[in-house]
Amino acid sequence: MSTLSLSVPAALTDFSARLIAWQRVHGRHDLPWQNTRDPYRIWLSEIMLQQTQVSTVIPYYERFLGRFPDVAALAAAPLDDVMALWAGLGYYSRARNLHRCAQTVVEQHGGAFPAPVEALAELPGIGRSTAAAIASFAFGARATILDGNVKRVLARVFGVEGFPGEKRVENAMWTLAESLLPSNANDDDVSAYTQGLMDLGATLCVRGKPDCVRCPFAADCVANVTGRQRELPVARPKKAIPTRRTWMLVLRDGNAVMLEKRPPSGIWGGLWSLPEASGEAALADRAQGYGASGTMMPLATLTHTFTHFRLDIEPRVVELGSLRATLASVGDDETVWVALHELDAYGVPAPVRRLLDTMQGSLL
DNA sequence: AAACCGTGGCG
DNA sequence: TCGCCAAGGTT
Repeated sequence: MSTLSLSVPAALTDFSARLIAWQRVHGRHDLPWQNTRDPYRIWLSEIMLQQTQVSTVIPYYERFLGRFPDVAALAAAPLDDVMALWAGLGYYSRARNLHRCAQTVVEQHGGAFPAPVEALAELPGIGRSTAAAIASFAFGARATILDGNVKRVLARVFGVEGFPGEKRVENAMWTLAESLLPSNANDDDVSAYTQGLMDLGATLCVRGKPDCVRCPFAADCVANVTGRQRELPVARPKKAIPTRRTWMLVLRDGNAVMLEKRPPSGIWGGLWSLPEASGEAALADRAQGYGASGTMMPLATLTHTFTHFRLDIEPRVVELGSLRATLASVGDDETVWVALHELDAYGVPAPVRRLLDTMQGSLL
């Protein structure tokens, strides 16, 4: 097997110093999770920011911190409450791991996050990059991140060929990133360096149209000098995504609908959603089983696109024909009736939430 | 190692 | 409209 080797040219031996200087003047300094060394706040932001843009995270972060001001409060909360606050943010394993991590910190670390990157990386939901981000921001550790921003910056500045999602390329980038860390840096320098990597990638070295004129590495950047900004980093190999179809039951009793809890793993794991079936007839059977007598009224098909497949949802509305009390036979922890105006208390998948919000609007 | 896991914004 | 992907981790 071949190993990809990347070297740092002489002109870029001051990479970290230049980046730190740039960050102090042109970087971001007022994001909600900055200007603190509280590992809890930093950790929470880093988890939310995994594969998620800053503007999307901010309102979730504020709400989350308001409800769970510290790791003890989060650890003591029911998972269901955490899922409800996370609903709409996506990648729900993050929320389940977040809750597990908080409990681990309380039970095994005395309520304080461990400082060493190796210890952080052992916690649920914290990988190598997130561990480095927390360790550098909260504890001034000399550890490098390698997120999408850094991969883009490195690919362009150093002319790294190959798709960064490929193991061989990613490994080379880890090694390169490690070699670029500032050698003699105090805590503030380390924070500025890590933040600088993120800021450069997020504000200047963006995917579409990078602002190379303002970049501190413009003169030495392989992509800029050779005009290959659009070709680096190498794009993910494209693959056709399949389409799946599902039928969802909107079982109504006046203003309320029935939700069922999804299994903890898989798509929308741990969220509350509408009962599903793989076809019209199968859904009708389920409706009857729940005591519905009327006919199922179709709503418009809604299409939801995930990263790796497309989902066509066929909603069918049916009124509950008998007393809700008869549901006691099928009702348990996995089934709940919720008024449409009280959905905030439940973690509901985004497209299902939109569907139910539309229904509530049409009832008013 | 590659697939799985959400959602929204943007060109 | 649609392809692309963002402060990745887990299996």
